[in-house]
Amino acid sequence: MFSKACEYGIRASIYIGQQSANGRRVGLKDIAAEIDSPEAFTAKILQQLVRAQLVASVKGPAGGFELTPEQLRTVTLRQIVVAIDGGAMLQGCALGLPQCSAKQPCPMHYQFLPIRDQLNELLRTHTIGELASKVHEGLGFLKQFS
Amino acid sequence: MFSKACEYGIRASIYIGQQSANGRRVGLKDIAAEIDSPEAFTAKILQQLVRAQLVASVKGPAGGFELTPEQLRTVTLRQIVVAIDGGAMLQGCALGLPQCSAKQPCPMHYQFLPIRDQLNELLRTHTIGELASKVHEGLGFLKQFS
DNA sequence: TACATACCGGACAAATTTGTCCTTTAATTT
DNA sequence: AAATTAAAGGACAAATTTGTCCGGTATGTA
Repeated sequence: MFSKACEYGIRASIYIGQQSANGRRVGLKDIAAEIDSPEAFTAKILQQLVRAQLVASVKGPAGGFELTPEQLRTVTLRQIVVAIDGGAMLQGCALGLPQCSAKQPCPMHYQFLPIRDQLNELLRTHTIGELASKVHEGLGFLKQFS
Repeated sequence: MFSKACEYGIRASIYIGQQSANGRRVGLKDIAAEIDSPEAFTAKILQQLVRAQLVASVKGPAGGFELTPEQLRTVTLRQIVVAIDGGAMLQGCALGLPQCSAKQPCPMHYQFLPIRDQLNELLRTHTIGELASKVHEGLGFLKQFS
């Protein structure tokens, strides 16, 4: 569905959000450990998100990553996905036709449309803050433990 | 959504199906031209589908690829997708958790479930033969032309 | 000011996906 | 049987994704 980078990006954002809701800023090492992702690679992805202003960062001692209250409230899953994977998978043709549309639809065009629409809606209507509180309440997990 | 290989595989299968419904066996060159895909790469993908017995092939002069009446009737989009991309994208967790389930769900687990179910159902309930006739009737296209 | 901390950025490396080329194998035709 | 046709298969190459490493830069502290 999403790229590895995107999966890490989403999980990281949610974890940062969860900690930010508690006033805690988190470092890269902590994040990678908590979401079970490769540290250096996660750093690259966070850089992208910071540049896209979906996540905030502070350098130096006691620095790290955080979500501002505004970001917690407004940043959606969709923005994270688009920042990392681009919009192709949320718009493109399932069969890869470059100009697939009602004008010249691929044979699955009208069948895939509602599913893609739902996916877009799903990503658009869920904020990082909302998902973070779900994790905080123990209703969702960002890594598995046995 | 799907890999390039899978997109080519689906388009190729549908084109072969459309021609087979008319009793025509088609060669690789013809297929690649009609679905606008790289010839040699398409060959590899068709080999996979032939091995998985989702497409039939005949060597030698007047040989080529075809779908048997049985294949036209029974092979589903889902079988093509699984043969090429594997089942991961049709089952795995959207956030990449290896053991995501109701036991320890990712924060999006229950939101993604219905969408994934619909996607599975969509792929499961559409046969290549059905899609081929759609193309045959001009209701769907496998490549774009202006 | 010096030092320690932690993100930033670029270069590099490994793995996977995408794509090509060429030889072999099977089938048909002459 | 020989030649021709077309898929099968293996090796290789390019591109992309995934992942690592390290010096630079900003920030806080002593």
